[in-house]
Amino acid sequence: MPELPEVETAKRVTEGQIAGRTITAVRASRPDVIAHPDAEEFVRALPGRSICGMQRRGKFLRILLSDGWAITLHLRMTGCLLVAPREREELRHTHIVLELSGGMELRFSDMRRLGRWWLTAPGEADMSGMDALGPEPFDPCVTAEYLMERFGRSRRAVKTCLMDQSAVAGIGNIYSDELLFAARIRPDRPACSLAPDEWRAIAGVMPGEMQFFVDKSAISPEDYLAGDGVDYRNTPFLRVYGRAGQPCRVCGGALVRKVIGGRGSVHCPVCQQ
DNA sequence: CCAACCCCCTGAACGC
DNA sequence: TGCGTTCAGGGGGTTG
Repeated sequence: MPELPEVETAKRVTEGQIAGRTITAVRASRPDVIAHPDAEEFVRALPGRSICGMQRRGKFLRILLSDGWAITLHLRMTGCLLVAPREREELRHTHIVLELSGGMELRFSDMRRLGRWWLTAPGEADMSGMDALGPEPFDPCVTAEYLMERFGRSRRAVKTCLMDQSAVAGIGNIYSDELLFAARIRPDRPACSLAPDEWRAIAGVMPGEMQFFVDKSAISPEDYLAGDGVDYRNTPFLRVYGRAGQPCRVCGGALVRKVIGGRGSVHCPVCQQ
């Protein structure tokens, strides 16, 4: 379940290995993974184009190509990018492969096939939704005032608000729990019940927490490949997510699991008010 | 405007 | 052993 930190790591690892290379051929064995255009045209349009660089916005990735073309993709739950030598065996559930100059391949595997790719021609409007995202968590415009303006009158759970990609981009089920633990606020609190200093706590911890997890998930391209593109994830560093029933790292009390907005959520009933 | 549901999809965990 | 059920959840969608 990659969120901003994991997607950023995938971007950094991948970009260094594909920038400057040319796409020589494309294999797409699962046409439904390609959201736009149809798979036939996708496969036909790419060979011969070179890769200029990569961008991340929220949980989306964009591969910038020569002549103004671009690939936008979303890993969703189980999607994974891997740059591998041609002779290395493919992971199971590999659906798209870009063969690159220099003997490497950019491979996309996705067990649950929820991930999607979009190809846009020069001047063509974005269809992925990436351009409609709210600011990054590191953006100085994400202040307590911004969050209050956006959610201060909402009865939705504050956790649900933090996962709203149109408000702040890149926070999902894991890091919304982590942020609210750091801010000492219960994730099921209605957003309209938060006091200004509580919004300040959330806005205050957001950039530092997200940067902490970006730094913790950093990995070398060699280790990333050796771990099949999944082993770098932040599991050992998480303070609440996935730790229901285990002791809170601050107070030692048992962490509690609760479904909030349909998402499994974990918090400390003592530390978080 | 929003909560609650559906859908996509596979595999791990679990009950019988 | 093996089969069926439930759960995991990002994001888009529909319904009430």
